[in-house]
This record gives sequence, structure tokens and C-alpha cells, in this order.
Amino acid sequence: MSDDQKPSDCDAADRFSKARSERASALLEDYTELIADLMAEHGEARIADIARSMGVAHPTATKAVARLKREGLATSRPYRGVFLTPAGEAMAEKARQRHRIVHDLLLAIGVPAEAAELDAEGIEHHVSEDTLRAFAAFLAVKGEGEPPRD
Amino acid sequence: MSDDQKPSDCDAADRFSKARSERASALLEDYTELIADLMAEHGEARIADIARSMGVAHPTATKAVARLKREGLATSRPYRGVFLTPAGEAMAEKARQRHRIVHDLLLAIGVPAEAAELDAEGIEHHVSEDTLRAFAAFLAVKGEGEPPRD
DNA sequence: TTAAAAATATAGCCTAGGCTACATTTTTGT
DNA sequence: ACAAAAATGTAGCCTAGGCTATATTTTTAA
Repeated sequence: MSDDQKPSDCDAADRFSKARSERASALLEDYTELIADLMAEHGEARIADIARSMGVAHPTATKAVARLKREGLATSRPYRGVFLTPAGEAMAEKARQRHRIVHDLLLAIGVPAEAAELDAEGIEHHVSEDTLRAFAAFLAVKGEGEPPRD
Repeated sequence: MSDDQKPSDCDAADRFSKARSERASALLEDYTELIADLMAEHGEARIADIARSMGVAHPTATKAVARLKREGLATSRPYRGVFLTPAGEAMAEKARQRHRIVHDLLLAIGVPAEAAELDAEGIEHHVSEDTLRAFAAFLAVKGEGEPPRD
């Protein structure tokens, strides 16, 4: 037993690779989530709004949308708003769900509201299904007797 | 109540910008942490080992080390190992600490060991000081009576 | 000692994701 | 209706971070 320290341990390389690929998809998830939010709030998602909400210049948002389109997550026509495809909607919905659970878990742990708000955005992309399930279970036990949040 | 949903809410742009900048520094943190580990285990950190542990090709590791050097986090001479500067050591130590706390918290919440192992790597870079404090406090309460992990 | 193997360096290519500057199209207000 | 303003598109530049292919240097072993 010299190569692996613990039974559950896998290569560091596995961990790092996973984190890297999550970082790569994080942006797309953020964009789909944001577009869904804008659609819900204003009935449309314009490049200008997307850029403002993401805190980037418009050309950056345009490029991101181009990538979303290339990956089959969104559609758009010149000088018109952006729309999510079913795949994009699905991604947004998953992201929103994860976001909410992570955020609630942070609050349940005792993280100050503002920090929870800020940190959830970065953390959500690195939470696996197993971990999400554990978070949900923890919240379910913790919140017994209280009404559900939504 | 149309622009801001909650009192604690800041712009989405703030959240996204924070997450982006954390993503940018995550790689450097991973490298310093890894180099520190290799030094502790083998007495030296060679490019080949760094590349293997990160799961990347050597030129990628070389480039990353070049950036570490540029940012004053590491030193190295041609065909020799890599060393951390005091600043690099400090970054590695902070990363290690955060990593351990995040990992322990996941376990405490009930996350399966393997998932905790994998997810901690991605999550640690998005945990603010406030959140880390809350995690530590939660662990302290939860682990009362039990011996400290280290 | 010296040839083969391993490690490292370097060059060059790619994509993602930032940016500014500038052109074009839509929207708006008079 | 039309000029000004706003939104969008596009070109071009930059850095980070991947990669392969090809030197070069060090290490190892015969």
C-alpha cells in the first residue's frame, strides 16, 4: 500500500481533471441559467441584459451565445433576443435546482446570507449528484416541521 | 420590489465576476498545493510528477510553472525541480487548509467518501473566508467529544 | 564510457473567454 | 420622417491553458 493512501482515494489526476472539466462547463451553465431567469423576468433575453448581468462586455456575451448555439443550447437571429432550446432549458433547470440546494445548505450550515449568496454561484458547478443528494437529505432532516422553502 | 429580490441580494454581475476570478486563480492554487505535496512526499517536485498528478501533458505543466514563477509563487532552474517561494508556500498552506475543512464538512453532512474526495477539489476555490469560518464552526460543534482529525 | 532511456525545454497550434474599436441595424423621441 | 441613441454585430487583439512534435539535456545501464 504505497500508491493509494485510502480505500476511497483515486488519483489526484482524476480529481483535478474533474475540476477542470467542471470549470469548462460552468460558464455555459451560468449563461443558460441567466437566460432562463431573464426570460422569466422580462419575457426576453437580450444580449445587452445578458452582458450586464454577467458583468462582461457585449461582445463577450455574443461570443458565449454563439457557443451556446453551437452546442445546441440556444437559438437566436440577428438583432433579436436569445432563446433556449429544450436542452438549454434542461441545463438551466438543473443549474437552478443545484443552485438553490447549495444556497440553502450553506444557510443551514450557518453561513451568513451574503456569503451564501456569493459562494453558491461558484460552488454549484462542482457538486456531484451524490453530494447533491446528501445536501438534500441533510436539508430534509434539518427542516423537519418547517414548511418547504418554495 | 422589482430590481432587488432580497435585502442581501447583490447584482448577479457581482456573483458571476467573483466566480470567474476564482476560476482564474484556482489553477495556480492547485499547482502550489500539489507542489507542496510532492515536496513533502518525495523531497522534490519535478515537472514530470507535476504533470502526471495534474493529469496534463508536460508542456502544460511547464507553462503553468512558468506562470507561477512570473507571479512570484515558485522558482526553478532548467532541468531541475520546482520550488515554492514563501508566497507560494503560503498559498499552498491556505489551499490545503481550505481543502481539508471542505472535505471534512462534506463528510459531516453525509456525503459519501468518494464524492467528498472528488468534489472538495472543485469546491474549495469558491469558499470565502466567512463560509470557511462557518464550516469550521459547524465541524467544531458536530465533532464535540471526538478527537481532532489531525 | 558511452549508448539508450527518461526528463525537460521549446515551438507552434488550438479553443475559450476576456477586451476595445468600429460598423451596422433598430428603436426612440421630436 | 428622420436624426440621435441604443442595441447588436464583427474584427482583431490578448492571455490562459490545453495539445503534439521535436530538440536538448540528464540519468541510467550495459
